[in-house]
Amino acid sequence: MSRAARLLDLLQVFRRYRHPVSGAALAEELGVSLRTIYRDIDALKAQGAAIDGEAGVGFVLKPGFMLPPLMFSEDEIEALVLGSRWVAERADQPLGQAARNALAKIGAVLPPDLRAGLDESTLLVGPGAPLSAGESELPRIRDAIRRQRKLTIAYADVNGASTERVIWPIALAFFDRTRVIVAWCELRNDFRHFRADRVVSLNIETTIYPQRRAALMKQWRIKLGIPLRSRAGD
Amino acid sequence: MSRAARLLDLLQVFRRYRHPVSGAALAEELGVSLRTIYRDIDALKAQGAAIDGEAGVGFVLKPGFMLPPLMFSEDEIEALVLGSRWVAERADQPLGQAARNALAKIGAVLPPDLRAGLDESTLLVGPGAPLSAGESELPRIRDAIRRQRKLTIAYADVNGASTERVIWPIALAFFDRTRVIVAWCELRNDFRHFRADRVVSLNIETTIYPQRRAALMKQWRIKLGIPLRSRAGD
DNA sequence: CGGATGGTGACAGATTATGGCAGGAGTGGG
DNA sequence: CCCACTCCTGCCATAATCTGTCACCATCCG
Repeated sequence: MSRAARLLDLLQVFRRYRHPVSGAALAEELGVSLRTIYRDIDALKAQGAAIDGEAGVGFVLKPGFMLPPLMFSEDEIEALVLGSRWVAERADQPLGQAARNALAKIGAVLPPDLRAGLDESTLLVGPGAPLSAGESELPRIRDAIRRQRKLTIAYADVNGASTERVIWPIALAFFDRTRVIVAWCELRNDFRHFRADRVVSLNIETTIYPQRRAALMKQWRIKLGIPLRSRAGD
Repeated sequence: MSRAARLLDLLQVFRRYRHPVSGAALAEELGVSLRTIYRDIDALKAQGAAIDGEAGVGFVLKPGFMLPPLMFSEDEIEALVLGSRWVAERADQPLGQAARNALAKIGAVLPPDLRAGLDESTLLVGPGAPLSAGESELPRIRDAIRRQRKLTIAYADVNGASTERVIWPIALAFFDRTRVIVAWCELRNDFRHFRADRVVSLNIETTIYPQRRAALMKQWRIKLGIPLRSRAGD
C-alpha cells in the first residue's frame, strides 16, 4: 500500500474511533511501524488535520478537519455564489481562487438538489477595473495583517512624493475602484489609510506589532465613529 | 509538496472544475509533469475515486466521489466573509440577510481557531450608493428569475418615456452603481438589459416563459460573446 | 486526415519512506 | 517515589517510490 493511501486510511480510522487511539494500535492496524505512524501523523497535521496527541492517552482527531454536510436556503446559496463571484472578479488572484475553492467545497457537501443552484445561479457581477500594478502585493498585505506583522512601505502621496514608513496594518478595505490599507502609522503616530495602488514597495518585518489587532481595530472604529457592522449575525 | 498533499489538491481541483479538464492543464496547475498526473489519477482511482477520462475531452470527477472535502483554509474563509459582506452591503436587503445567515451556518461547523477568523475578518467593504427607490423590487425580480416567470414591467427609458413590456428575466447583473436585469423582451423580440432603477412598476405573471432559462442564458452569452466565466479556474 | 487528448511501458536518477534504536518528557496509578 | 504507558524527536542505512523523459498506441472530434 502506498503512503498516500495509508494516510487516507489513517483518517478513516480516526473517524471511526471517537476515542483516543494509541500509536501502537494504529501501527498494528495499518501494518506499519510505530515510527512511521508518527511520521504519518506529522504529515496529516501539516495538511491541516487537527490531531491531538496526549502522552499516556493516545491520538484523537478533533472535529473540523473534514467539512460536514451543510444545508442552505436558496437565497443563501445565491448570496454565497454572488459574493464569491464578486471576490473572484474584484479581489486579488489568490483570494479569488480561494473563493472558487470554497464554493466548490460547499458544493461537494450540499444535497444534490441544492447543488444545482450553485451552477445555475443567475446573479452576475459586472467586470471591475483590473487591479493596478501596485496591487499585486495585496496577498502579502493580507498576510501581514493576518500575522500582525509590521510593514515597511514606500508610499507615494497624492503629489507623487514618496515617503518611507513603518505601519501596523489592521485591515484592508475594498472600494469600487481602490483598495485601502487601514493601519497605524509610526511616522504620524496615528491611524492612516493607504491606497494600495500607491504603495511603491513593501517589506514584511519579522516583528509583531505591539498591540493586538482587535484592539487597534476597535480604536480605529471609535475614532471614525463606525459602529460594529458587517458582522456575521446581526 | 509531498505526493499525498498533491493528491488531495488534485481532488479539490476536480471539485472546482466541473467540466472535463485536460491532463496538461492539471499538470501545469500542480506544477508536475503530465506523466505524473496520469500516475496520480491512477492512484486516486485505486482508492475509489470515480474519475472519468475521455480521449479528446479530459478528466472529470464524477459526483459519485469519495472523501468529503477538507475544511476551509484561512484564505477561503476570508474570501467567503468578504463576499458576504459585499452582498450585505450592496445587494437587496433579503439577500444581504441571507448572506449573513449563510456565514453564520458556516461558522457553526468551523473549528474554534478558524471560527475566530470569521468573526475578526479584516477585509472590509466600502459603503455603496444606497439602492434607489425603484430597486426595492429586486427580491421579487430574483424570485421571477428563479421561477422562470414572465414579468410585466413599466420601464422608463433614458429620455424618461415609459413603455410597458413583457420580459422573460434570466439573470440579474450587479455593477458598482446599478443593477441590470437580463431578459428576453417580447416587445423587441430580442435580449435586452433593463436597469433596475428605471423599472417603474412590475408584475409577476403566473405563466412560465416558454424556454428554459439555461437555454436562454446560453443564447444570451453567445450573442454577447461572453465565454463561460465566473467559473472555476479559467 | 490531423490535432488534441487519454493511456501504457521502460528506464535512470533523485527523492522519500521506512524500521530500528536511543533517549526525552508528560500522564496516571500504585 | 517508581512504574507503565504514551507521545515525540533525532539519527542512519537501506529499501522503496516517485518523477521526468521518451516512445508509442488508442480514441475522439471536426
